[in-house]
Order: sequence, then C-alpha cells, then structure tokens
Amino acid sequence: MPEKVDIVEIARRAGVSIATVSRVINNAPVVREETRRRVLEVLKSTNYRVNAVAKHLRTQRSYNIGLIYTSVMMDFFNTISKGVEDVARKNNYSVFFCNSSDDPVKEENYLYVLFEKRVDGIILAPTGKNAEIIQQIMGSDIPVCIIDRAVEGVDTDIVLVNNHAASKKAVDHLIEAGYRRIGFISGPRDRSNAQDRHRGYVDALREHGLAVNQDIVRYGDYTFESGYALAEELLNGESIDALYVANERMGGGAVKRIMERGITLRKDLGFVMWDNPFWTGLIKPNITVISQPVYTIGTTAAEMLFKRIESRAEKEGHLVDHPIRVTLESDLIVRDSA
Amino acid sequence: MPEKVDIVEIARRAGVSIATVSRVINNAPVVREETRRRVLEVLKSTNYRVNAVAKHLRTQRSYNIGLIYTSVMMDFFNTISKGVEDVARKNNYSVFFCNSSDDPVKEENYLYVLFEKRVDGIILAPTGKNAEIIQQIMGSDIPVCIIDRAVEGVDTDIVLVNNHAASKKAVDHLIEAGYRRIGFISGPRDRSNAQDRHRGYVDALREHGLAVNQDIVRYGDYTFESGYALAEELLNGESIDALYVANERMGGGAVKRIMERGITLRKDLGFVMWDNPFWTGLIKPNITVISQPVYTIGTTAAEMLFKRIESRAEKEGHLVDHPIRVTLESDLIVRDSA
DNA sequence: AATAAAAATGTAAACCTTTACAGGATCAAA
DNA sequence: TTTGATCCTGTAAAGGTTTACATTTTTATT
Repeated sequence: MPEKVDIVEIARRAGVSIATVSRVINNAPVVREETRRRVLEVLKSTNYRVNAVAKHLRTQRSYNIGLIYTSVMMDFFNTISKGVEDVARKNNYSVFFCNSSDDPVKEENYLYVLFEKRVDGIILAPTGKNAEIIQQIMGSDIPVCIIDRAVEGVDTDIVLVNNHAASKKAVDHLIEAGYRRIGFISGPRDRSNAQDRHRGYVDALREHGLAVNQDIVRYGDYTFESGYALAEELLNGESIDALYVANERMGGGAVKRIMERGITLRKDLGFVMWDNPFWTGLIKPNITVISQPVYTIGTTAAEMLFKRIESRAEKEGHLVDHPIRVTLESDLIVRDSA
Repeated sequence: MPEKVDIVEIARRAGVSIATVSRVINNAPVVREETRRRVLEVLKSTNYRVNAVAKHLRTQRSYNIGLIYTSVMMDFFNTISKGVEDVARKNNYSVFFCNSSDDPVKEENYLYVLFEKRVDGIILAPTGKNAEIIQQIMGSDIPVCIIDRAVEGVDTDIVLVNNHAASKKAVDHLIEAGYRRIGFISGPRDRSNAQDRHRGYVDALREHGLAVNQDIVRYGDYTFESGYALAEELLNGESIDALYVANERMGGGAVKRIMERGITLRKDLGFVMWDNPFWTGLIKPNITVISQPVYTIGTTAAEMLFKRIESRAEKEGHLVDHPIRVTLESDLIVRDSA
C-alpha cells in the first residue's frame, strides 16, 4: 500500500523522462506548458515528495545546520535556539539540536556527527576545548559561528555580549546605591565570559577606590546547586551587604537560600544577578538584573551563518573575508532588589 | 587545502578496492589483519569521515528523527526535548527540532520537510489539525509517536498524562481545604488535554455537591498574557475564593496580577496551577502545583519510537502490532498556596 | 517545402556509499 | 601436482536525484 513513488515512476506515468520531471519539480522555465501540466497532475495524484537525501547528495547542499549548545543554562539557550530556528525556517533550513552538556567529549562527538551529516553550517556555544576539530571542520568549507564565549585558537564569526562593560555597570550600580562589601558568585575560572564578568567586578571596585577582597568571591559552575551552596558560604562568612551573581541558575539558588534565611533583599542585602528569567519579575522584591539580548544572539548568529553559506554557494571569493565579531549590549534593569 | 577525501581516495592510497575500505570502516570481520591495518592507517592520516548522506541514501536509514512541538509552553517542551535527545543520543541518532508554534500550517510544513528528509521517525506534539498528513507519513512506513494530546483520526503510539484524574485531585484538594468558589482558567476549548482537565474540574465540584458556575471559568490560550488578563477578569467579577490554572504560563500571568493587587495567596485566595516551573518554589508562599513527569514524557516517547524503528529495520511483522498508549501520572505537590 | 534557429526533451554521468556476487589466493589433503 | 575448501578481495549495481550535453521537435523564415 505505501507505494514508493520516485522520480522515475512519475516519469513513467506522465510519459516523459526523469529529467523533465526534475525540471518541473524545480520549476525550470524551459518546459512546455502542456507537459508541465501533465507532470504536475501526476505529482499531485501520487503525493510525490522529493527525496531530500538524494538531492543533497547530488547538489552538495543539505539545507541542514547544527546547533551545539550546553544545557547547563537551559532558559538562556532555549531562547537562543528559538532565534536560530526562526531564521533557519525563513531560509528553508532545518536544524539539528545538539546538547553538549558542557562536556568536551560530547561536543567533539557532535562536531563529528554534524560533519558526517554534511550540514551546511554550525552554530556553536563552545566548551572551549576542541579548537583543532573546529578548525578542521572549517577547513572542509563548513562555516562555523561561535556564540556566547570565545575559544582560543579559533578565528571565526562570533557573537558575544559585552560581559565586561555590563558587569562593571552592575557593580557600579551597587556601589552607587551605597553597598560596600559586595560578595560575588562568579562563573567557572576557565570560561572566557566568566572571566570578563569577573574583570568587570574588579574594575568597578577599583574605580571607586574599594579593595577587592578574595574572601567574598566564589567560583560556581553555573548550576542552581552551586548558587545555593555558595550563597550559604558567603552569608556565613564575613558579613557582606550585597550579593552579585553571574548567572540565572546560580541566582536562583542564591535567592532560594536567602529567602530561607529570612533575609530581606535590598534592606538587608543588595542583590543583582545576570539574566532575566521570568521569576525575577515575580518575587518580592523584584530583582535587579542584567538582561542579555538572548533571542537576538540566536538570530544574529544564524544570520551571519547563512550569509557565509550563501557566499560559499555562490563560490565568490569565499574564505577571503575576515571573521566578523559582533558584540551585543546587555542592559542593567534596575528593579527593587538594589 | 581542504582536500576532500572520499572512500575511493582512501582505497587508492591504501592500494585496495573501495569495497575493502568500506568493510574496514564498518568493521566487517572478513578482512585480513594486515590489510585492515594498512587501511586504518590511511583513514587516520587523512582524517576521513564517512559521508552520512551517501550512506543514508544507500542504506535507507538516516539516523535522524524529528521532534515537532509547540513553543507556547516553552519550559514544558524544552524538558521533553531534553528527554528525547538523551535517548536519541544513546541510539546514535540526531534530532531535528521543529517549532510549530501551535500553528497547523507550520506543522504541516514541518511534517512534509521531515518526510522529505526521510527521517526514521517522528515525535509529534500535535496541533490536532493534520490527521491526513500524519497518516500519509505513517503509510510510508515512518513511525510517528504522539505526545501530550490526542489527534482525532490518528491511531498510533501515544504518551499522555492523566489529565482528568490529576485535575480532579487538585480541585478535590482545594475543596477539602475549604475553598468553595473556585475560579478556573482553562486551556483552549478544542484541545484534548484542556478538555480533560476541564472535566476533572467539573467532576470534582459535582462529586462534592458543588454547582459549577460558568461565570468563574475562563478559556485562555496557554500564554502569560491570557493568564494575566483572565485573572484580572476573575478577580473583578463575582468574588472567588480560589483560583485554579491549567498551565504554567497562564499561572505566571495570574500570579503576577494577583501580586500586583496585593492579594495574599492562601489567606485571601487559594491557588493551584499545572506544571512545576522553578519559580513556584521560590515565591512566597510556595505554590501548590500539579507536576507532570515532563522529562519522562520525552524519554518514553523516544523509546517507543526507537522500538518501532528497530522492529521496522528487522522487517519482522512491522505494522501488525497495535499502537501503544502510555499514560503517565502527574502528581499534586502540596505547598503553601492552598 | 526546405532550412535555420529556437525550444523542448532525453540520455547518461555524477554525487558517495554499501553489498551481492564473482574471482583470485592460499592452504591442506590426496 | 591437482583439487577442493577456505579466506580475502574486487567489480559493478543500486540508492534517487540534478544537470551537461546531445538529440528531437517546433517554430519562424524564405
């Protein structure tokens, strides 16, 4: 019953050659109106759908891209992927979603899989560890666009966020609001974006003539649990009068612990965190945050990628252009917690 | 520089035929140790990676599946897709993520795209409108597994949640806690899961001898905005002493409005909502929710799908088995809002 | 009606694999 | 030394398209 129809079956039924069928499918202009009609009829009646795999093999274009991200920061990447998918769809592309869980081995694995599937391009939120493979892939003419954080040794299109400036702004704000002993829950030491945010923290303090005290900074791993645990540590240690947290998950953990201890935000403890998850506008007091243009990161990366793909398709001086680095602005949204 | 190596190039360099190369790649046991070594060496040195597209065309197996979902309920589906991806990865599969935005046209579109790309299977959170196409796809021997809500006219594997029972349980709980005028923000009228939850609400009231009052039920579209607006309506109308909301987004909107109006949950207004997003455990009071086994929905669906794919691959009596319907349990998590 | 030009169609190769089948070595036994 | 049997390896077809090029048909021109 599931009669497989391919292009030769269509040709047979319409009494033409497969070349002609292919031409009407891709509506090449040369074919006679009468013939076109006949073929179209058969196509309709058989519910024919092109085999994209064969087409891909022949044309060397898959209309697929890959997106590798790390699920540690779910909300963040979910919004990014929405952005990516929206512009992919506009370009008639499908996207493979690959969750590296921030694990370099998984990342490597996915990079190879995507290469084997001969995607037309890759958007990558890198762990930072697979420079050679990335280069190798770019070497076989598959464009790669990196997001969120740089990877040493790879020079390609990248979209980042002004981590340093926004971070400094946030801490400036805390200081100007009168807080002096500002605890900091930072991201992992080896992450470029975490480093930038850390520098922002330090520079703000310095600029206001405040000492930076390593006893009140902690390094988490961007998870809820680490936020919870490190907030506890900080709250137990030398008294801090404000807390600044480098991402949403850790922010959630910290807030949880703070509330459990009956601490009132702003009054007892100034509070600012990165990212702008839904709940920060829901709890009392509403939380002051640094909001990243998440959706835009996704669309921007995708658009850059498709530009590369197109220019490659047109075979015009591809590879000659310099990589483009886009830095998007993150905003401090001042609410009630500081 | 990006020297393309294919199987014939490998064969040439190793001084063997392409068949032999293919054999060592897929480690067929027949090839002599000495030959295998020689070929492996060349493979290593050239960084050869199989062209999965050609392979797919030849073997008729893509190692790709598609997941179509609706982004209206982001957190919900993001967790599901995590589940799907995790088991896909275990089976060496990649997954196309397709966001239908709950739009039947987009859904149709994606169904066709996935079919054209000849995925080995599809997991679908349906809009409910494309029965014929789904059947057509199943007719061409591509297994489809449906999640979250049924679609009329399609009989295939499906994983659902006990919407009716869990809904009833939640309303039972409100009644037993002493609330009598329980407002309800329902999902869309034409959605099977929304209907089931609605029936649960009605049945709970009936069973306790309470009248169901249409004036205090509203039908939203699962978005934050509709939750916000409908909560406002309900709060302005005849006084309700509790509110029951059918999903997380609308729940968020409702809570937002409730807090803005300075209403205290539990004391002034009992509150229960579906889903268990992060923030419900963060705000004061913690919110009583019905938690769906979201991750498990994803893994279950994927496992069912792969079972179908495998049995199809083995060509043994496929299609004969009856569709399987799995119903997962949702739990009422009693916290402080009711 | 013949011819040239233009338009439409067809043939076959190519994209890169896997695999059925055939063929060539090697080895043991007679 | 021949004969099978066993083990490896190679040849070629197939999977479903697109497309360069060749060929046929149509149209225009005289």
